[in-house]
Amino acid sequence: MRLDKGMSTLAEHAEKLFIQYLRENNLKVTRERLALLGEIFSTKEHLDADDLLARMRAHKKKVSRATVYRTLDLLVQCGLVRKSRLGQEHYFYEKVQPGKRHEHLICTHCGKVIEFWDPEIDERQRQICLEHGFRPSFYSMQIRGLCSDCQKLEHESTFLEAH
Amino acid sequence: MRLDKGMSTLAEHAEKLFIQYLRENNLKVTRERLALLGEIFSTKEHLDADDLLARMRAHKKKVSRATVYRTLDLLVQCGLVRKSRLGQEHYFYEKVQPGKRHEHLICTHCGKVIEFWDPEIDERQRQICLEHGFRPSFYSMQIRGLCSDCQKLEHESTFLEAH
DNA sequence: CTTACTGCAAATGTTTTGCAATCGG
DNA sequence: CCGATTGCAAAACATTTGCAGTAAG
Repeated sequence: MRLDKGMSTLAEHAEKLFIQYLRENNLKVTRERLALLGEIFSTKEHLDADDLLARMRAHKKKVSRATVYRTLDLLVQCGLVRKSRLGQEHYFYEKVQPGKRHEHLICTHCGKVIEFWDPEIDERQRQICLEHGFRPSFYSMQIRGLCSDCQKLEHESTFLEAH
Repeated sequence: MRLDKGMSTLAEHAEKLFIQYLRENNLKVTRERLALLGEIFSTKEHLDADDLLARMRAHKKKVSRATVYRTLDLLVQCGLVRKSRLGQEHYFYEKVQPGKRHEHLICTHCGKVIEFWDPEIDERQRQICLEHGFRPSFYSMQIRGLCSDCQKLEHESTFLEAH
């Protein structure tokens, strides 16, 4: 009996899809590509290219930074990974879990990321696209502001120092 | 009788707010800062730092690139300008027009940007923030996909060449 | 065998920064 | 006058690319 069944099958399924995608596009199934996919799917979320590289190294899987970027691109293209901006800095990547779409509330003070999803918003987005004859392929929504913890600190000295 | 009354007063109002913001923060009201604000408010929208610099030069207002960035930062901080990513490339800035909030549909093929706004989504966003005790200060929502024109071209040769 | 892939280092493009000269209040 | 701001050129940064060697099918 496997305790990690859910996670394993998600990762395995992703790998199947990725290999299929590669074959369909005359691309090669390489050790590096599979290892990168595996790393992304064995992690919670919100990795940037650097995090991913660090994790690969920690797990003794050698890849170059260039390959990380090239592979992330492929994974985004085939829909297995989502690319987004959380801070205003660089890109973050997270695995796509079918049926687990979510958007982000981002605290501008402590960097905390809260995930949410709302069926009504989803429905309105669809509707708006229809009205404009627009065929959506990627939704992204972020709300920046102060999380509840940081609101409490707002009038303390430490808060101001951080700015 | 002024035909441009609406636009002028918006720009004038923005300038008033900016000056107030600068004074409150012990910052100086410089020619460069006012000229940059003026340029942004005399333009439709979606400028990147480079566009702005080019426009300044075209209008014989000399500013350095560094000052452009520094000033845009101030304008974002005081809420007069909004910073966002439209393509996946660099940042775009647009003036904030009170009561004219909007979000973007972005065509990944031709780059066209369609603006929209939906009161229901707005309401749900507010509600979600409340539920999380989150105090929002900045909303951003983008939907990427194919605009109606590009969907028509989808099976033509020119479409594939672009990729 | 052929074509695609990898790693490296160099290149890119945008944004930021240190510093001396200058300007605003 | 003093402290903030400017412009410049250099630095920083994430990401991309050219190329020669290597691996997949």
